[in-house]
Amino acid sequence: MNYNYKEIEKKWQDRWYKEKSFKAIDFHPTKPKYYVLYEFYNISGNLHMGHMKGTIPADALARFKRFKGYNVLFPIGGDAFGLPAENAAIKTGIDPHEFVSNGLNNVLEQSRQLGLSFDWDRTICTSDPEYYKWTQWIFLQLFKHGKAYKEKSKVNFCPHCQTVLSNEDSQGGKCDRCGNDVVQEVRWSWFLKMREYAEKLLGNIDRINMAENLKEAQRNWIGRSEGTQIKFAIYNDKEEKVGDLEIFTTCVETVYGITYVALAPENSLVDKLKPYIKNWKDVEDYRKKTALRTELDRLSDQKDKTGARLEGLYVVNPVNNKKVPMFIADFVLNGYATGAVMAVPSHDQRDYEFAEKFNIPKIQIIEGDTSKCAVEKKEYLSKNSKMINSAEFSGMPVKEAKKKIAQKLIDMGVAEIKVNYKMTDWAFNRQRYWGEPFPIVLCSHCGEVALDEKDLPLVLPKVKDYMPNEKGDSPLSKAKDWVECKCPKCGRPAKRETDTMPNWAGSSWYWLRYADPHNDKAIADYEKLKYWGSVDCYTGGTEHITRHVLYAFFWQNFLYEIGAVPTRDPFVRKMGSGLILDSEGKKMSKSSANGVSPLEVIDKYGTDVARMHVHFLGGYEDNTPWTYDGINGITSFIDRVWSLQDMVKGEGVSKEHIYELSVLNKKLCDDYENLKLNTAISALMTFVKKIKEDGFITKEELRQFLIFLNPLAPHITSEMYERVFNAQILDQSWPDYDEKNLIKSSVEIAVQVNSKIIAKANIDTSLNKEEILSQVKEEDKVKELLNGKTIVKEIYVPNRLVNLIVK
RNA sequence: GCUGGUGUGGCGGAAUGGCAGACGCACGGGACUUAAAAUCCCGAGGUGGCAACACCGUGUGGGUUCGACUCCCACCACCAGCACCA
Repeated sequence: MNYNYKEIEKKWQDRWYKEKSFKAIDFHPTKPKYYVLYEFYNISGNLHMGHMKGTIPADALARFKRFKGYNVLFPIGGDAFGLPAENAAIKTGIDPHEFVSNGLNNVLEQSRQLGLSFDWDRTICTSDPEYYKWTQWIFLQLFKHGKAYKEKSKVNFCPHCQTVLSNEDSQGGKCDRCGNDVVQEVRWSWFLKMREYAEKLLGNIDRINMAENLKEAQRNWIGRSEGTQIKFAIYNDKEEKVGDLEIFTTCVETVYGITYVALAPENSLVDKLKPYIKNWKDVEDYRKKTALRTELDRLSDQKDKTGARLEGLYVVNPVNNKKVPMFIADFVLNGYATGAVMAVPSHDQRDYEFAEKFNIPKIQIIEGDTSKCAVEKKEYLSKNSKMINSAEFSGMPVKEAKKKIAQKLIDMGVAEIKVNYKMTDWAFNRQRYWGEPFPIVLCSHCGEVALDEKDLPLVLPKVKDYMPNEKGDSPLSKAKDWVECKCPKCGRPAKRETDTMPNWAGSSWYWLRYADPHNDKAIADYEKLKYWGSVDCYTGGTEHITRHVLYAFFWQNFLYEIGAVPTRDPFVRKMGSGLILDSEGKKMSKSSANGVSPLEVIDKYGTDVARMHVHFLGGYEDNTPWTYDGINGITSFIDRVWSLQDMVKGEGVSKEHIYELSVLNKKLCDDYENLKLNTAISALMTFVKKIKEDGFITKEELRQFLIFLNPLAPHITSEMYERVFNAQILDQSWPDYDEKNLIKSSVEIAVQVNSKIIAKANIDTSLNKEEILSQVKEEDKVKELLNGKTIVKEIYVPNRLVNLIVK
């Protein structure tokens, strides 16, 4: 009888859905909880191979844990705000609400076809008012606790999308969404005080179980650096002190080599010093020129340094009272530290290049050859070179001088130890329609006023025109009836904030909502949050992982601190799935010509085969090229499994198979836990091979085998279980195995003399070392080699090998 | 440039410091068949040899060890992230 996958897979998918087979139970009286999360779907169209790669291991883990007696929460939802819906609206006029509702139904239906064991009753969608009510609520809490503020400042702005972008959204000076150049614009913008959380986020990173490269990317993003902040007095040309310049440095050892200081062109100190600057016209010209350059421009010509001298001003180096000229230069970033640098051309290549261009002298203060380029930190620290030209520190090893010079400056009262971060506050508003409206009213009398919590959700009004206006204001500004309102504080006429929140907002807390998705009193019931706790295993792609996880950490920390959630760590473990690559080794996407849809594979081969094939190609976190090659091997494996029904002989576990069955059990426990589906599949194949060789399988062996295979191939195993045992496989629990059955009664070991294999020996595993050694020494080949020699060492590795070292 | 990761047959890929190449694909041979497909069995890292067997083999070069794909040092290549961060 052939296996009809089309009919049988449909039968089980429908039954699981109808019977709510994978419902997670709040406060289960006996079972411990286990929370498996797959990154919710970005609603844009159909599921693709990446989803197949990401969801199946999570599903297998969820199914495995249920057999192991856990109360498993495995939910899914839609990340619906953002560009796909908004672009479709602009392009085709389709209402984003409709786009999202169709799209979500579509991907949920496709998820069923993948056999995913989600709890469908917990499905959420970020663009539903019942959901974004709570996104708005979280924003209100941030606002009330002083963690959200509106400020006029220079932000990344994409002229094409007409919207503000966070630093994270505009890496490399390109808009993350449309790829066009991003410019710097001064605008009123909302910020969240994420920088304040830098140390806490670093703590989250240390605690989470996640691949090292992903952790490093996050630490790098936060960009913590420790150093010394030094205060330099500023003087005008009449030798009058006119201010102070604070400069952060990680190379305090080089202070004796300072020959100029440079400020970011935008640094507000420059405006304050305007009266003393003799060449204001030049300075102003330079500032205008740099303001026009895009971020990308500024970054692209790192070799060509530009700047302007602030004539009439200088600072005094506190260690030697030397006068040091001041410049502005666009290589100095206004957003980092104090927006100013102390330049030591002899020991920093960037300072060296600027000095060459502007004919500034160089003072070498650490040994080395500085004739052609700077001797930088990496080099002089690794050699622990000696100081020169540095007053009382000359001759001292640089590592020692570093500490002493810092101390001297601190003792002088002009410096302090300081920590800086690259990460900035989170620019949190966008000029887009399809996002969460801010629950904020702008009142000319009271300023920014929060809506009352009872007035949430503030529902996004329906509009016809999805484009920003010519001033770059959000599309919502055109919805006059909605914008005009009364100030909740003073009752005067006021206007709503018309910007919306970024796409990241809804995804920065969604795992919490699954604990209690229909609650209209709180983001989720506190006791339920306590019960479900942190996500035990969180899977998903790696594309936006750095940002997403950092935002998640940030909000969870904040919610924890205001008492809304019981834990500081959202996730115990995060796995980033590798990519499915096309035949050219590029990421497979819908747009790539040879993108293969999972539904196509399912249609041709069946869901169970598709699930196994994708994961037999490689490990979860590895990129794997897609190919149909090899899928026949999986199909024939599934056919062989089906044919096991006709080979049943006997009841309990046979002595012929007890060892193989126990080894398989143990291997699968490890592999499912670690999402190593490729080796799990090979272990299952090896077992079937053995059964085929022996020509029989007992009833109990088949029963256990079906449970073992179920997490990977849920359909065929459910069907066979019902046929052979007249019971439901989902009601079963994972079989136990006895450790003692993991050892065979006899085993072949390698026999080595002087670490070279010279023979194989069958040994009885109950024998001890001495007995085995004497048995081995009786082998002809061994005797021959031992003849006339002395054994100096005997090594025995149980069940593996014997190694005799002779002289 | 910096940081992290990865380098194993024709291919995808396995190996708690202990018999490298499991499992699978593709390949070769055989059985069944009028024939083919399907299925089943056997073979297979490389070089030499009819063979037993010998030698060489996990990016390169060193080291530690009785023993190294695995640990250490240096280098090379590829992938990813960051990149004028003071």
